[in-house]
Amino acid sequence: MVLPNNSLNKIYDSKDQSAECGISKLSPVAIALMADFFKVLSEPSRLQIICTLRCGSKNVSQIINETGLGQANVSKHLKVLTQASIVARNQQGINVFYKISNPFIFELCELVCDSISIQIEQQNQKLEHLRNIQNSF
Amino acid sequence: MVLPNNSLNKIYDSKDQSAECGISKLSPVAIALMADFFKVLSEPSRLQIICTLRCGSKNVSQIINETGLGQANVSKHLKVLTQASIVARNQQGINVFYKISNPFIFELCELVCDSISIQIEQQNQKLEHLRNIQNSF
DNA sequence: AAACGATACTACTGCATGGTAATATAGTAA
DNA sequence: TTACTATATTACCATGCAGTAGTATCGTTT
Repeated sequence: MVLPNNSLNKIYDSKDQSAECGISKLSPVAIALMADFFKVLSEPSRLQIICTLRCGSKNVSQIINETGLGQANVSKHLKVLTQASIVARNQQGINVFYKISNPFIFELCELVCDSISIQIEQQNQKLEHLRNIQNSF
Repeated sequence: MVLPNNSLNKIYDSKDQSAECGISKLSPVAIALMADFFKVLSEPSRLQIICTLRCGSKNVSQIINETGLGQANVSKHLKVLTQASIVARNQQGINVFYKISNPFIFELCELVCDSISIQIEQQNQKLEHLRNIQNSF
């Protein structure tokens, strides 16, 4: 699949009847690509592998040891991550090293992490507020 | 599940044997929460709904019309998005309006979109390079 | 060449979930 | 109340995929 332009932001849905607000809809293709990308990150095992690679290259055996996952399982996840261009493969003799090919992933994860933290904090504040109301009776 | 602190970044895995690089691993809980969050965004239909809400509140019927999805389907996805605190529900008489409760989502999607665009562009450049090499024979 | 170790692949199972039809619920109007 | 519209829920089916055991492949060492 080859896309014509260098920015998905510029790929609009041609039959966009609802552009009342000036912002155009993303094309179905762009949405599918984004969903695929998020799907790769929606698996705890894969996030674990990514975390393992946060400080540089590791070979498969190291990843297996640090994550506690099965060998076949790690191999499969590494294939998914490689195909998504999130990690890069580098064979050296008998070992295969993997590393994060796009540090953008870390930035992204940090943003999501912060957002979740804030959300949890807000929920805790609400709970505490309710608790205070209860105690005042 | 109540987390003790206001930042998941600070929740480390206590049995982290591999902190050779100074950065500690995220706890399994934090990883699971992130995976859940990404999973919500890994469905084209849900991204479509989010896109639909990019310029404000819409009721369910409007969302159904703009996305072309089935009614039960939209209702189910809206429930998932609401539980993830990505959209907020607001009933007004016979209608129920939904809106994005955290604009952070748009920022996130934009980042991912850009990243995918760059990736596709790089792939195209490689293809063109290969084509040039072929043509020179 | 033979044995070994590291990684990849295949086939399979079980579970999760997206889509849908049918039904239920709830607000509104006559 | 009755009828109607909007939304939610339930039950079901089909698909996708994570995990795993077994096997294949490939580089290395002897």
